[in-house]
Amino acid sequence: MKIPIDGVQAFVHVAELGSFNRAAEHLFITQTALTRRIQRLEAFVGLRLLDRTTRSTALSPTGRDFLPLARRIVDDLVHGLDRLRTSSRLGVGDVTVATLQSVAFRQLPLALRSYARKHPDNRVQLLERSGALVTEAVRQGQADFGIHIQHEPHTDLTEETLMRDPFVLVCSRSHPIAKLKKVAWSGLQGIDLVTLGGASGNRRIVEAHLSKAALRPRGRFVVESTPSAIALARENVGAAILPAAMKATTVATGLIEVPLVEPVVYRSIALVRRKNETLSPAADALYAVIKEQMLGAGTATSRRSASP
Amino acid sequence: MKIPIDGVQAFVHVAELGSFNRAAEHLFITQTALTRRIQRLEAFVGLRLLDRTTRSTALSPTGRDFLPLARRIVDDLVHGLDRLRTSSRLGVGDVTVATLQSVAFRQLPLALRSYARKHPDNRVQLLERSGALVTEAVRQGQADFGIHIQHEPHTDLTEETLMRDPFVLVCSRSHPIAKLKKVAWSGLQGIDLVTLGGASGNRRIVEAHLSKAALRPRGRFVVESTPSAIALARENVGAAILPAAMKATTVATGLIEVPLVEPVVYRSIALVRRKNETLSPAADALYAVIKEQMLGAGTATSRRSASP
DNA sequence: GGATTTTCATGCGTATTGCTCATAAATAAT
DNA sequence: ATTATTTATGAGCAATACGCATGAAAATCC
Repeated sequence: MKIPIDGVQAFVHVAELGSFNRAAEHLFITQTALTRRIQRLEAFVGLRLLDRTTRSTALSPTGRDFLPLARRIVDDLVHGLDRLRTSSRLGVGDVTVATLQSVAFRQLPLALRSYARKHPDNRVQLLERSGALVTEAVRQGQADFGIHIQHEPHTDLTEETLMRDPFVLVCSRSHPIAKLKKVAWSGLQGIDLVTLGGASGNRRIVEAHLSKAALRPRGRFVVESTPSAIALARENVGAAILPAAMKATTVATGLIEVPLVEPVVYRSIALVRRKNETLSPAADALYAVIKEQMLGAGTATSRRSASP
Repeated sequence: MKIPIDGVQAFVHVAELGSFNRAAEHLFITQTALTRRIQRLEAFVGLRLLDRTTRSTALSPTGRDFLPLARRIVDDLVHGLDRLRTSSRLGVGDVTVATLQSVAFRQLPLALRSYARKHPDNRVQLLERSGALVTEAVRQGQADFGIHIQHEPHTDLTEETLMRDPFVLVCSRSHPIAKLKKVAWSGLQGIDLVTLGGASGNRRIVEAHLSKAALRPRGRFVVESTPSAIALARENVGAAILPAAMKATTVATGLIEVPLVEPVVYRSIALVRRKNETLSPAADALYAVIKEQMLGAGTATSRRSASP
């Protein structure tokens, strides 16, 4: 026999209002339906909870005992489920995102601004990691999801590509290459290069592609972060191999970007999360914001730097 | 939309067992039905509570938050309703009965004995009252129900007659009347009588009947309780007018009962309770025991004393 | 490595449940 | 006595929930 939760709810209303008719109104059902619910509940427990004449209604002794518990049950249910519902609609809660440092200071601020506007009460924590450490943070559950450079496929993670970002050569206006429309990797022979090294995902990508093509441009200067690479290029120490997404920064500092071709090497920025695990509402909301914003921006950026 | 309590219950089971199939077994439904319940619940709250692959099932972050509350709700419901159900079957609880002193020491002990056997944990409190005070105790809610002498009908109370009990004359073996098969009220002239007085319902009954018939036997001795009346009769101070139900006691003390006729005056012992109010399970059980036992005994008693 | 097993999901027909409408029954008010 | 108010009941109908058969995906077995 099925649990007559409707009956319990009906019972509470009738007990509080002292009338079937009024309780029925509150529940938006007919008096008939209400009577039936009470009858089902009473049949279930096997005793009368409400003493009702054709004229009035009162609690029976047993009903009086039961009322507090009944009230608690109904409140728990209604409020508990309601909290879930609104949290699902509003995306309430805390989020932790593991991300590449470069994304954290280039693309994320905008996304976080629009997220903060939508969910003023939510907190966001960024874990800035490089290379494979993003993936690890996600896999180990330190972060709800991550933003990293796509590399090998993972069996226990799901990825969604946000943008494909070609590598370009960045150099000062006075650099010999600055005048070229494009430059091939093979044309980098003899040029002083600034490259990203260490745990950087960028390095891994570039090297993987180039070794396949048996091309070996040699970096004279290896730095650990994009800002440092840009600083070196600005001082004309060398030309830097960087993702095109950095354009805004490079242009702002008076540097020139030259597309690198043969082959065009891309890094793919992707959202990564644990497979078969649902995101919390808050995480889901942020995930969606980032995806929407960066898909738009990413496409535009890569188009901008790929077409000329 | 309706509250998916089944879904909540299903959710708890799946969360605890980690498997739809096993949870379905526990709930005695098919796996199909269980899946549907979870789906309904998730649709209701608008988010996934269980992350399930075709191979395994785990809680989602939100589900993990919800589980404790869900568990409490289900437990409250199941246990709460179960307690009511069993209390309805077993009649658990305390009872207070307002009763005439005479019934309290003549008929009730037997009834209470059999009640105590059936419901070892229940407590029973007796309020020994005389006459109209029983009725009052019931009306005011001091007692769950009462046993009193039926008199006037009451609008707010319900009565059920247990036995009709004729009045008899009780006297010692050596008393002149002891040899008679029966005696009329009019034949009591000149005999010293012991009568019940005070607030006693018996007195009210006897006087009401006799004044209608314009008969006026005059009591020389008026006592307040049956035991006293019997004691006086035993010492041959006079003949006592008492209900026939006292027979066992009178016979045991070596007294003679002579039926009083023209008219035969009865007192009716009745169960009395508030109209339109259900008894608690415990009270209901005791009520039933008393009714059954005294109906049997009462009928026998009144037959025994009415037919010869 | 392909077959098998295990586990959750889905389409569809059916049975049950629960609701509404109309109306009855009982009681209080006029 | 009549009317009005309040709960209960009967019948029909619509929505809901269930079960069966089957599908899809993944782990396990041989």
